[in-house]
Amino acid sequence: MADRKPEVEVVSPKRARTITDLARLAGVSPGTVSRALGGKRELVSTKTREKIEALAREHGFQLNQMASRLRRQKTGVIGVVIPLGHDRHQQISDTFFMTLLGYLADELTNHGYDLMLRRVIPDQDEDWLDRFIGSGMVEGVLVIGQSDQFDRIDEVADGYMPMVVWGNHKEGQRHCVVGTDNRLGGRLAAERLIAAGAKKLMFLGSSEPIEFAARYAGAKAVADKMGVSLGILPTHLNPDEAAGEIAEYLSANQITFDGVFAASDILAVACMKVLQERGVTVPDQIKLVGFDDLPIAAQTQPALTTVKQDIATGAKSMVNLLLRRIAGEGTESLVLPPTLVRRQSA
Amino acid sequence: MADRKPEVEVVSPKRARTITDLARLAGVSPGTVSRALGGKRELVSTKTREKIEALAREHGFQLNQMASRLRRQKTGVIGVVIPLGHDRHQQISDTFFMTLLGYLADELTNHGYDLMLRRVIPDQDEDWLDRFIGSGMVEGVLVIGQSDQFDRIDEVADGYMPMVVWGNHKEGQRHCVVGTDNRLGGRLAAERLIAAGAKKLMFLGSSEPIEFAARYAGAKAVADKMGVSLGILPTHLNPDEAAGEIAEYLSANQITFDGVFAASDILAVACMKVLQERGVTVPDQIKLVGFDDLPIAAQTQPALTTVKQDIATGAKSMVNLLLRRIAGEGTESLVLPPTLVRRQSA
DNA sequence: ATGAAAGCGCTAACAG
DNA sequence: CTGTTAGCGCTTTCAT
Repeated sequence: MADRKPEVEVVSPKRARTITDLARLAGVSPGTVSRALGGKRELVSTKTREKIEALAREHGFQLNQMASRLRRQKTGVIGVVIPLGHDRHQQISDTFFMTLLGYLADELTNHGYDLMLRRVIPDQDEDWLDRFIGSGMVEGVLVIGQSDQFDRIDEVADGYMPMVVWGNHKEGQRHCVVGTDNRLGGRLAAERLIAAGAKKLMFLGSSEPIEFAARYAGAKAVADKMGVSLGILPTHLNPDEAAGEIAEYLSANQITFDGVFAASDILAVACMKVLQERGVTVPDQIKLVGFDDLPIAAQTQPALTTVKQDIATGAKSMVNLLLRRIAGEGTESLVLPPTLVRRQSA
Repeated sequence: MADRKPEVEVVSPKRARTITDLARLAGVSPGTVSRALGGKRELVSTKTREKIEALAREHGFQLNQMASRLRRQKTGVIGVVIPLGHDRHQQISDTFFMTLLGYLADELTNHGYDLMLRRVIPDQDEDWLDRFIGSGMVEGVLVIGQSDQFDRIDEVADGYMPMVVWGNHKEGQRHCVVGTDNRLGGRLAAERLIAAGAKKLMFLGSSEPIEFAARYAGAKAVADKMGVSLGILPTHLNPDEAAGEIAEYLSANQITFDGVFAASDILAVACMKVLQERGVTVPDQIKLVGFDDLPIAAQTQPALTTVKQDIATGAKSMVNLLLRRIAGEGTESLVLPPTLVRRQSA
């Protein structure tokens, strides 16, 4: 590919495909080539090694990873799986998960691992997790989001160590999870709303995913303690549907609340828009708090007060724990504290 | 894993690891097991096949894909690579690319392929593409975004068929690309701004990435023809930095423009916020058009008029073309027409 | 420091 | 229909 001959390009500089090709060219044995190019370069004389390296470059040789990995019983690949439980189309562009994925990719790369991504629809495939694990293609698995598969994941965890899950921690669970303290996050949100003067709160979103349920529960605890009400306005998780549902609700009901805790920033943004369209001002008439602290939170007008999840730290921790588990170490789950980012909407 | 014995869990139902283990249990040869479980199930008597399948389930057996794939010389894996050229931190959460990635994952899954994701920083790794291709791990490669690597990609394409790139099409290029007609998109944006009454336009963003340069060029052509000016307000591509840069510009200069064409929706949203903070109204004082039509575009207040890229179709096309190229077919590039989505900001 | 040989776990002829 | 055999391309003892 590098240098090409002028005319007769028919037989290009023979591209050495296998280590044996290269061995023949160098006049050594395949074993020597393997040693020269692979891990143990010290076991080869500098002279031969340099000759082999030059030849390899010249002939565009590269190790066949498939073969190498089979032989060494290490794939160098971590599987990342996104289960699409409820709202199949939500996660297609779920910004939070995608951002987490980006950080995971960086972190795995830094540790010399490749990332194999798989999106599965559990209802259509009972054994989604086992299949991935048993494929022999991955040394470990990272699960992004428990979706509605908490029990399935827990079962699998009994027989499979090298797995770390992003999600919510539940007392007594058996899988190693990294995630935000959603309950605490819910508390922070409700406290902020109340401190900002709200008396009647509304939780926006679904409380079916376990993370969201915990956020609601945290808010509920505060509301109860403070003698404030907390209703639920159920919506889908993608902004378009949610906006429609919110608008519909507002048309059908009197506005009886003055503080909204949205289960995610995405929902908060949709809510803010619908309110503004109806001339309801934020934060004057209604206080609004989101969850996640995605980049968009800072870009709304007014800027969104929200509960921040530290995605970068989360990703680092997941990879760190996974590598330790691959090495055989048992590890505890990790619950990260969320923080309230106070902007203008509450 | 499925059913567990009550007490003595020490020796669990011997997990058959290899096809040979299973053959021994079934009293047949490894070859028969391979046939029963693999492609040609027809070549095995129903009775033996069912016995083998039952045994496989019972002992939690799964084919070692690494071995199978090595033997068959098919990896069943498509590599997806995101080159991080200029703005290393832009793409970390570039919503457009991540959404495209989501659709690609779906589409590849539908065709039975796994997806291996790799993010590379070309400046740090000259041979990023060759390395991925030559690894023997992937049957084909999808590149998301040309970044500043147009020439590198073009070179590689000469010697490697199964590659499809998302990006901008340039006359005479040699790699197969799928992308939006960015020039046309730029035209649509400028035409809309002018039709909405704008007389002095400003292009917001970087014109360094080739896609953005084309968007600018398209807008410029219209502006020139209509006798309207078109300036450039250079910014980074992530909203936080961009917002700062826009604010800075507005503080240092008189506002001499009445129409803004933002190179992406992300930038448009940031711009809208900065303008609103200064009491400049959109679209009354300044018309604003974005690019991409991300979900957020419908959620701003006022909703964003923007040039839509059809991501779903783009992803489908990329996979379709790639599969044909893997099959040895030569394929042309595909340029998709963008459409103007008219909302309220212009 | 290097070569020879034995597989990693599976599949695909080729026989029967 | 099933067993046998010969590798896929590489790594790793074990000799020398």
